[in-house]
Amino acid sequence: MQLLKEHNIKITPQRLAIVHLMDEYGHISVRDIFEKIRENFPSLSLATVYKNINAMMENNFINELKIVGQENKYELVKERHSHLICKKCGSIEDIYIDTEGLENLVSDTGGFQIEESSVQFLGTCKACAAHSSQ
Amino acid sequence: MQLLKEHNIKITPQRLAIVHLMDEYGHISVRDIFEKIRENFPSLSLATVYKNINAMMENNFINELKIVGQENKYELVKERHSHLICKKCGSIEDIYIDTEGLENLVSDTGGFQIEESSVQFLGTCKACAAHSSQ
DNA sequence: CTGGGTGCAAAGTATTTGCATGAAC
DNA sequence: GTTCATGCAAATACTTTGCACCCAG
Repeated sequence: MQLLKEHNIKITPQRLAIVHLMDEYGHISVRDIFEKIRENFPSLSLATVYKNINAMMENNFINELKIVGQENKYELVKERHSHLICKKCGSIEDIYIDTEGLENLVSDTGGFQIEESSVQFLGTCKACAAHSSQ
Repeated sequence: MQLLKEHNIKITPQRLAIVHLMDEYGHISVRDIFEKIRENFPSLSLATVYKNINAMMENNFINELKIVGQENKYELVKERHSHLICKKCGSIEDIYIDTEGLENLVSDTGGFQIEESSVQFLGTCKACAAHSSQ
């Protein structure tokens, strides 16, 4: 709520619901946002979800996460981090590792000026690894 | 052509054209593949492009690249590499840097088993930086 | 010859847009 | 009261599917 104000976004129940879901789930798709909010708020329209997500992205308030084999996910903007994505269960986990070394490597090489980076690790999460080794 | 055979994909003019375009452009979208091939081969259908791209992905012959703010792009599978993506002109450049250090960092942390990683750097390419500083 | 590929049209899914109404400030 | 958000329906974009026909091996 405070967050929305700070980003000059008018507060509506729909928007609060979206933000709360993102906070709760960390990473969530448009479809899931729509369905979950609808449970308690049946008048919500899909168009509203799309419009708000786009508005929030323009205000740099949320990020879009594109992941191979999954729907786009959205997350609240926070400190820089990378993602661990489980190919078995689809879970997405934030991980805070230092990617500066890599970025310096790139800067040293060519004339490319890095502004941001997207680092995703695909593999098997702890829980799925535990299951399959049984 | 040799490549297609090795991946057990039947050779057709449509497929050869797709592979040649990927080789020429490095990273290309479905729409661009369709339009460029159509110039010399007007009977090509979009459905064929989609079917072939899906078949080639299943055969691990090409990769899908999802990039924020761009259509999906496809590239021939080759050695592991990362991508430099220019936010100004949209260009995509391959870069060969060692990401093993990062992966080890992750492995040491939790129980996540990495199989592959996707590293994208977003920023300004050499050419665009040169323009804007004039 | 035979299986798989192609092109077309239709269906399915995802996303955007216009507009009248309604809510936020 | 004004501005902007919402919900609906329609439009657009993207992707897949079924099927008759055709070509590569």
